[in-house]
Amino acid sequence: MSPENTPTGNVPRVKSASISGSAPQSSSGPLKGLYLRKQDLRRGIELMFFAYRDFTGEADQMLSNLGLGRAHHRVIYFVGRQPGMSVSDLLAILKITKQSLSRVLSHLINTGYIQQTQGARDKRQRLLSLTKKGEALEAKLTDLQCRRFAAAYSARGGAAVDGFVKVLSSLLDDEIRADLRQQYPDHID
Amino acid sequence: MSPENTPTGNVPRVKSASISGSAPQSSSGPLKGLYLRKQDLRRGIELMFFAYRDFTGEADQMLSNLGLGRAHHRVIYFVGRQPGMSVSDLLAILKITKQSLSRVLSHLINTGYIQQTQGARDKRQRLLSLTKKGEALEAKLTDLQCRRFAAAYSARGGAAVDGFVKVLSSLLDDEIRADLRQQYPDHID
DNA sequence: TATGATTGGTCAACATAGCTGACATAATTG
DNA sequence: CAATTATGTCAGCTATGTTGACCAATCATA
Repeated sequence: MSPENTPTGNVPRVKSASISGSAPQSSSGPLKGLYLRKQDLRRGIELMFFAYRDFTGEADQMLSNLGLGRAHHRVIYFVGRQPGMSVSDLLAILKITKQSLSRVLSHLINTGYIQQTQGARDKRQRLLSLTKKGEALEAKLTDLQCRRFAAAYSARGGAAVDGFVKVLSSLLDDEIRADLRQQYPDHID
Repeated sequence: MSPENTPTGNVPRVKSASISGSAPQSSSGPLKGLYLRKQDLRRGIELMFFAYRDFTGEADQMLSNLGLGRAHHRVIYFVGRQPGMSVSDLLAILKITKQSLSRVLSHLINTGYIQQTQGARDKRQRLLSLTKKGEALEAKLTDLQCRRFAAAYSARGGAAVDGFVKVLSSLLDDEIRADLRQQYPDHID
């Protein structure tokens, strides 16, 4: 179904990393280069799975009480971060189809969380922004997730946060990493 | 719908972290305590979203070519990690309903990726393991994700990996963190 | 041994959130 | 004017989650 899908041929940005043993000696760090063993990589996989689930869990719960889902959250979050964005901006971020977004977005507009205004430069555009109601919900949801991050960050300290951001950035596909780098002025990269 | 769901009353393990400014001075680290600003926390949220999507993207693509989805992947992954596990073990890890698992598991058994054997101690149990075909697929999928991690880990070095693991661990709900700590002998915690 | 708990499977029905393909409208651009 | 772009919409499909009810086999124990 996809053109580039040989078993091992479509891995981006892999600089011929050895999967086990003989890791490049990093200047410091408690593991002293022993972090590329299969076991360590599996731990990373599992941490991503569990952490993502727990990270979204609380917000999911709050949303379901309002008859909303995670897809609605994403829209509210990104519109809140960048008010006045167009539908196509949002599509580019979420990478879902127009129809999938349309369903969710229409619902959020009908229930008064999001409002549209016609673009000034390009009158075809519907520029999206949060209503007061939408802002209130966004604040509650983002606060919930920020608290979790703040707790983790402050429990582990700045050096750990630095490593966290670096590794997560390197897990991204290239284009996404470039986008995020622009968003955050003092992004570590 | 859930008993404990006041707007700000259900946040686990938060040691009264200040959301902005006046961060605790970590001994070292390039950010020197400036990692609890709203902007930094939002970057964490967004990194999680994008990294998780990219992390699962390649495997999702390979799976869809086989008529399988991410739910099948999870089953194959965890059965591969712990062959001989019971259905209830798997349910406890995935935290989905028996019916959701049943649908996926039946499909994997019917298509020859997973086999069941009756439990020796408790004959009610169906102990799950991968067939040769299942092992081959698990290896391909896990290799794909391990390569991504190996690339990120080796690009950033052991100290960054250490921070990555620490922060992700602290993002987990408590019980999950305890489980994972047991799984990995030299888990940083 | 009889009772109750556990393990697992199954059926029906439903909701969410993704997808495709086709088509419509309005506005912009060349 | 023609082509492209931005957006919306309709119909239908799939994957993955949910609930609730119920059943069978097995185990543990009073």
